[in-house]
Amino acid sequence: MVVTRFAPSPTGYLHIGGARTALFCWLLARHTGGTMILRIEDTDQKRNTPTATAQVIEDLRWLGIDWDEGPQVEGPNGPYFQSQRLDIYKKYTQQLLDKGKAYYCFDTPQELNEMRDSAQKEKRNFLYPRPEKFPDEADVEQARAEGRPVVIRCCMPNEEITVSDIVRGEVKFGAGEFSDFIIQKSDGYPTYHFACVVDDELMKVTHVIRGQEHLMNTPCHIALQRALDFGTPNYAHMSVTISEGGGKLSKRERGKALKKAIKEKPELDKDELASIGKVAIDELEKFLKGKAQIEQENITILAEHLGVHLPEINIVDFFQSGYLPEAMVNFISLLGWSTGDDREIMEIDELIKAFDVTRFAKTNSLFDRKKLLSFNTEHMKMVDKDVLVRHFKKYLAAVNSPMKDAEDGMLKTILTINEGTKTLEAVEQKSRFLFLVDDAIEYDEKAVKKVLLKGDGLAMLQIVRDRLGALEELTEQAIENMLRGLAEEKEVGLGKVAQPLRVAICGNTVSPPIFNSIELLGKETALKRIDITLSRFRNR
RNA sequence: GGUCCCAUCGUCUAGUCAGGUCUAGGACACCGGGUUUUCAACCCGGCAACAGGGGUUCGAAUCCCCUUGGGACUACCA
Repeated sequence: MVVTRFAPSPTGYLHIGGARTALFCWLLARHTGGTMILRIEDTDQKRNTPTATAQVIEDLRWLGIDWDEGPQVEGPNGPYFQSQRLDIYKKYTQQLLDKGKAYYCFDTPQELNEMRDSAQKEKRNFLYPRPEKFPDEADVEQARAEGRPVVIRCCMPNEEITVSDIVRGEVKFGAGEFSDFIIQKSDGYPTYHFACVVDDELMKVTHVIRGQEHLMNTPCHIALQRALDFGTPNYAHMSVTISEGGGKLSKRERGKALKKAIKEKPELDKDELASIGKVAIDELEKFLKGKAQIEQENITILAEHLGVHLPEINIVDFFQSGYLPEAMVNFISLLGWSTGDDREIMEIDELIKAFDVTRFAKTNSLFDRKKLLSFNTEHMKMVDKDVLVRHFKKYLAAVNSPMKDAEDGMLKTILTINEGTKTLEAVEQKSRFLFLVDDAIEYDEKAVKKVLLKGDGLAMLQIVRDRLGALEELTEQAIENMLRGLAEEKEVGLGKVAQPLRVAICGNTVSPPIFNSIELLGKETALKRIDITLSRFRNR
């Protein structure tokens, strides 16, 4: 029976890397009919934020990743928040202490730093100097009384440790390479290494799938397992996904993009920017010089103000950019994994069926947004229409679109006539004119000049208006017949007839197919918009 | 600095473990053409890679060594 777990630390929204780890764990569990556990690793009191768990859960749910044990569903091996398992960890640290496999330390951060610095100077690996005699309870009391930090370290055995990894094979680590590491912090919380090992054992986890950044930690975990008489799960350390700029896919990317955009427009008033972005002017200057970071929120505000498209990093960013979870899941699954045949575009069931842990790639991969976009375009066509409507509604509400209160039937029609559009965002942008108040249409200058003012665009629009008004029923077919007939009659291309009409009803040259657009708009509105357009531009 | 991992088109990758069927396959991007009422979508075609050097072998993308390049870790963060 396979048991996998995704164990995020709640420090913010779920990012691509986390989603990838979660997805593969989930895929393995679902492929094998095993169990998927969600465990919240909230042992860092400083970094955890109260809302992060909820954010991560929401992102997972959006992606369609569910779990059999964990928050909200519970299960036999709970609690699933590490902060609620402190007594369990205490029991095992005590066990190690009793066996002489762990010991107390009282070093201050400064002392530790000095030791590290001198090791660095001598160009050797820092190994914590294990005392001849371990401190006893009395020493602990005394250290506490002196106000020194009290931590517990685990003894690393002086022997070679081999990690047997599904992705990388046997990886050997030499004896004496590892320092005695801390398993219990001075605040009484366990460190990641310790909590992780204990929980994986108690929760009967059989497969640990995680990023390769953890490969170096694994010998420590194995040492801990041996000291505690635990088993060793199967490990799969996946390659890392890096961003297009190189380096880790991280929030910093967003700052970089904003910085670049601002630098490209030297005419911008920095003081004004600072006030808009709600940052101090000197902070902004520092940020632009690359000497400091500013908060994500401020970055977002400034980017919106400048119309800069920030790279999406977190799963929510992709949601807000109109991506489909089906596409995200499909695309992420192909980051460092493949089916072995030429299949790429897959629905989730096919993915589950095809999943095979032994097919992970060893090389790091770059996150290619263009390919993601293409995947999204494909899934926009594939996803069941009703499901698509659901995604669309959620998206519209999140971005507070004027379309957000539209009926399902209407949304379905809009999605249908927009088939081939790359994202929900693009559908929204192309179709929102249908929901604006008639005189709220913003005319794109270029479109007006090119289509209405140049040549006889306005004259043509007048004719179209008259014929449209004469139609009894504005069906797609009737509109098409009328427009095509008109074009033929005037011996011009359909574009000459349709484009002025398009600009009149939506303000620019881009919209869903014109026949559908007019039908959806309705006769009254369509005529009204044409009239508004005519009177507005006739005398220019 | 130390330890560990990795190396095929611009990008994601198949092929590597069990060497020949690889004049290296697919996808995205890009370029050219077609279709077209706009933007897309769609159809056809094209460009494009085994990091370098040594071995082993009848034969190497595939096995071994070195070089180079990339990455991870080196916390009382996970």
